[in-house]
Amino acid sequence: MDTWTTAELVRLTGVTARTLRHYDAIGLLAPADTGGPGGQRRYRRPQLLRLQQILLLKRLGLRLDVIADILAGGLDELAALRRHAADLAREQDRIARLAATVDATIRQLEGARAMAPETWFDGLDDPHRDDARRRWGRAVVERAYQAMQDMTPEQRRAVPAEFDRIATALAALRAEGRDPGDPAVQTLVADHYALVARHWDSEPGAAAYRGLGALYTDDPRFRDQYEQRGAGFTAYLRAAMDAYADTRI
Amino acid sequence: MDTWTTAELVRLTGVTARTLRHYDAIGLLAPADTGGPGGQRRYRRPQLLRLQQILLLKRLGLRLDVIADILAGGLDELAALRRHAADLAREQDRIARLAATVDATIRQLEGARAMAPETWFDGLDDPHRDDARRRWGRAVVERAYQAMQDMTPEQRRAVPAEFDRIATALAALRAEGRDPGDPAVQTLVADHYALVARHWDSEPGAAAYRGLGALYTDDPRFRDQYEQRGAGFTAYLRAAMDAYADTRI
DNA sequence: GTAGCGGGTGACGCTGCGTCAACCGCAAGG
DNA sequence: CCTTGCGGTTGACGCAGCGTCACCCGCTAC
Repeated sequence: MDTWTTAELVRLTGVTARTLRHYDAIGLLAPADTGGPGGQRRYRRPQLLRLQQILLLKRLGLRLDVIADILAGGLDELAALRRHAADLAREQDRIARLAATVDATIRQLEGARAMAPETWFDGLDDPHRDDARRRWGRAVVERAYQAMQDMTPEQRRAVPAEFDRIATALAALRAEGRDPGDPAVQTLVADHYALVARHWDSEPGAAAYRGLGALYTDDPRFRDQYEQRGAGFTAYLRAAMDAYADTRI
Repeated sequence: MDTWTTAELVRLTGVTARTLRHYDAIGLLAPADTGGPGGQRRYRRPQLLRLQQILLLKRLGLRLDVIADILAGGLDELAALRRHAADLAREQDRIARLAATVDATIRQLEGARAMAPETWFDGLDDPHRDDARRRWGRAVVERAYQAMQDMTPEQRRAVPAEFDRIATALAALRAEGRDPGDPAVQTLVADHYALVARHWDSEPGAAAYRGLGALYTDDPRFRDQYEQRGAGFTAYLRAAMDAYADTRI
């Protein structure tokens, strides 16, 4: 006789008894009858065939409700599979981008770990100040450098940490392909602006903030630091700062 | 004052109020206090910073409990990210394999659909016959094509079904790792030979049958059809036909 | 009589919130 | 003074696909 109990189907197909009961509960696969001793489920050939189809489609990653629709004839199998393939492609893409971002973050953390706080401002010495002063004007440069020189050792440890946080977050957004003008980016730039403002002797205006962006790209001490977060990161940062200066200051 | 209410944090960070309440509920991010009017949550700078860290890690796809562990200092961020990257790689792999299986299934279904009798021989037009003729000799090609052109509509429906049965069985044997010269394989090839012979104007000789195998591999109309049964199936089929031609004809 | 097998039916748990539902505090307008 | 509306509060259910108890039943073998 081709009738099987739950346990026999388990042995035949490898699914668990719980799964079979679940399929019954959601109406995906009802047994032929439940007339066995103690209300046991009994499956027959049509149910076995249906189960095999279900397992086939499930192996492809289709959802149970979709499978039910297909088996009910309400959905074209080929069309459903094509849609599923498209979903998978999107998911693949999403994960690839995620993985790239994670990898970038890992590289940054490795870089940041090599980046001891006290080395952060070592480069800010006189020759560059002269050089910088010629390029963007005395006032901006003096204020920026002076503020940094005036920091206490505590600040020299705390401020880079905050810089680091902002830069790391920015690099992540950049890796995602966000525009420098993107709201999420601009929020971080706002943090940066606030951080800078706290250490300048007065609130920097738009021009001064833009000047700082220029300083970052032109001074190798800054630039080399930022470029560790990815080639072109400095330019990206500058663009974001310019956008902030344009729209928010 | 740098205290923010729920709505302000929503505007600042883009998360929903529900999410903030959820984070509070699971102990991931508690507000500084809930002393506002009506027990409103109030967040301060440390909470904002923590939230930004949370969002950063969440964008990387880390789970909330892992993020909590990292922020609590119980887990090294870099190590967690490395493990996460490995997870992502595995997931990527899994989805890639799934997508490949889905694509293969789609091709099979399309094949079955394209195997609708009337489309089976649509490609056999003159340009290809000329091309084929040059490659394997006039007589073989003319006979093969002529036989196909001469079929009645009934045959155009019945013959592909038999072709399909043979090809399916062959693919199964190939999947089992059987050699093209294996007796079981050769039995099926004999069926194929008989089927072909029934529709040629005379019994094809060994050379003609080998020529048909070459036709299968060289003509994309056939090849694409057969490759739907697995990459390399056409070559397998040809090898089996060659073996048959060598030993049985 | 009892132990054991092979089943049965609830019901909770997992993840990360979305989405009601029902209620509260406060300010402005009629 | 009452209403309206905003912005919040705390539950509680729902989502996918079962795994995993907990507890019960019927039949068979010893």
